Parts: sequence; C-alpha cells; structure tokens
Amino acid sequence: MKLPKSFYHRNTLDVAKELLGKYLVHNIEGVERVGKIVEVEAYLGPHDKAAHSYNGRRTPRNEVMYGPPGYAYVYFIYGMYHCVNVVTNDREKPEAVLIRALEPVAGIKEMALARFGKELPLTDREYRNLCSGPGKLCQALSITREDNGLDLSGKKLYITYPPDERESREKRFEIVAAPRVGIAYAEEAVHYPWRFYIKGNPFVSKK
DNA sequence: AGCACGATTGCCT
DNA sequence: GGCAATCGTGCTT
Repeated sequence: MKLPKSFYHRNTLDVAKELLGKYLVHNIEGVERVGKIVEVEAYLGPHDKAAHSYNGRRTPRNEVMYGPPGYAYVYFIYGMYHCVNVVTNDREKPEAVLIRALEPVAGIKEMALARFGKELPLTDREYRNLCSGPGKLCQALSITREDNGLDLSGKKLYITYPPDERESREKRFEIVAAPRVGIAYAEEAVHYPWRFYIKGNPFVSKK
C-alpha cells in the first residue's frame, strides 16, 4: 500500500523519522527492486546552510523542491553518483528528505548486476554494501536524473508501507538521531541532528 | 566562457 | 587514514 500524499505534507523532521521502515520501490520494465529505508537525512530549506535551497536558492536543478510534497528530487553529484530525495511539507517550502540507505528486500539479482556487474550469490560484504549509502542505493536501484520529479504515488518509483501491518503500526526499532554526513561547509548547521537511522541495522552507511 | 566544488565512493598506503 | 575519480551546476568574469 502506497503512502498517501498527506504523509509527505507534514513537518519534514516527522516525515524523515517516519520514512524509516517504509519500502522504496523502483519498477523497471515490470521488475521491482525494493529496499527498506533504514537511514535518512532532513534538509530544511532556506535557513539550513546544508540544503540546496539555502537562502532561497532556486535553480533548474532543485526546482522540484519548490513543488508539491510527495515527489522525487534526484540530483547528480561528484561527476558520477546520484542521490534521491523525497520532497516534503508545503508547496513553496523547499524541504526534502535524502534517502541514505536501504536494506535490500527484492530484485536483489538486478541490484547486484547494477552495482557490481555480477550474478548472485554476493559475498556478505557485497550484500551489506549493496545499498548502504545514497550513491550506492541509486546505483543498485538504477535511479537517475530521468527519475527526477516523479510522483512517489505513481507506478515507476514509489514508497509503500511494509507488507506486515503490525510492523508499520508498532515501533519495532529504535531511531538514532545524529549529525548529517558530508556537509562540513555548512557552518552552524554542521551539528544539527537531522540524520536518522534504525539503531543496530547492518545496512546503515558508515560503520 | 571559465572555474571551483560537491548531501560520495572505492582504492591505496 | 588519505586521496583520486569525474562532470554538472552555480557563480563569477
């Protein structure tokens, strides 16, 4: 069951935390690649020095952040990687949540081909490395700028509740809040605890 | 038109 | 732990 638009149309920090445990799905020619979201980061618009929309910056790249919530903001970084975000809160409030890591759920054969160019089985190390970072998960799910602006309640790229109802209703994990990664330039925002991940999950990025 | 750099990753010492 | 890879983007000239 896909998340309703109202899920995204709320306070971005709440959306970020509640995205943990949900399933991100990319459907490529009928084959679904699925991962459970285990790590995210919130970017809070004009007053967040780490955000692409800091100080109201609005360009062709980040235009999607200024649109309605519940859409994908995908950008290209370091000349070789992509990162995928969920646009949140109100229209015209340029806020988003970066998906930083997934626990592989389905379509793992296709993920392995996209990431490592090899067939299953993977080593334990490769398996843990499949989606344990924002660039890695985009490579594994073949998410590119072609996916920028997609409706996350659509058919191509979407987010669902986990299939086990109880899992979504109960809290079966603890959430850790920590400083965000890779934003050393962001001055006072460097220490904001807006990175959230599932405590103890082996697929979270870093060690 | 030119240029510095990035919401990263993986390889090397 | 250090650092190269690699190029689109945003800002300056």
